[in-house]
Amino acid sequence: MRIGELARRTDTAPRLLRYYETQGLILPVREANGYRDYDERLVDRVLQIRGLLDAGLPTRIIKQILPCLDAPRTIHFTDATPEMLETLETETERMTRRIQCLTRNRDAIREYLDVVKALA
Amino acid sequence: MRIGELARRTDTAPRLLRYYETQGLILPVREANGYRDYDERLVDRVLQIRGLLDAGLPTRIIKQILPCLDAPRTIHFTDATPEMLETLETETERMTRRIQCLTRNRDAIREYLDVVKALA
DNA sequence: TCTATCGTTGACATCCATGTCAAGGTCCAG
DNA sequence: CTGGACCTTGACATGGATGTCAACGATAGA
Repeated sequence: MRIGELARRTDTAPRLLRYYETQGLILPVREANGYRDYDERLVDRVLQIRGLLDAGLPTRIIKQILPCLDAPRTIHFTDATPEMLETLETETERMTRRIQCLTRNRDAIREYLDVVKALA
Repeated sequence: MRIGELARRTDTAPRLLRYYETQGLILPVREANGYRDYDERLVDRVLQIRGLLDAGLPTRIIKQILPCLDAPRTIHFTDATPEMLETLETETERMTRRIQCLTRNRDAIREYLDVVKALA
């Protein structure tokens, strides 16, 4: 599909799809006329990227995370350098902390809202 | 305590503590000489702020979240306008989505790492 | 008292994700 | 073949969190 369709389906500005490409997050193939041609599976990938960006991860990290996601069974050993694995370990820990922080605060807000509602 | 100590204890640059203040996230009192004087409880608050920032929330939202956190029982009705409650509802939903996204991806990375380790 | 350390404000710079716009090429419907 | 919708690249702008620096005042220890 072309960039416009992907943009609609992922609710993401074409500008950003091109940006993600420069950051090495997605790599569309080109049509004969130079237009980008996106694989169907990139829809999910883009949504994943957006989710991670929204959760506070920088593209630099997302780029390292993605390869080990689209490989459910097909592990890419190519990139599995020790430093890389180290980075992933560190990153999962950060993500766990983020999850805890978000959960704690969300629950507190929920409780607050429930109390306020109960008094309404 | 003064800004330096708080900075050390929260691992946060003094510059940022002043920035958070301009954003209305913390409100230290002043000593006679103009130095900021931070309450002990601000240590936790700053850590909370940092966690939320790291999780992708903007200071604008954090500012609205904080009041209903330090009020376990003491609900602040002052700010509890309908729009405000609406914002909080929306925000908890976003946080839930963020949590799901982070959890899903973290688990996928974990699985990947486990497989790689098992083959090592 | 001198000096090092810490505090203050304010300005300017930087990084990153994003918006916007210009100048031009492609493609299709009328 | 023309007009409009879509694509290309590239440049420039913006907003938010953060770094850095300058000029100055406060504090405390030798």
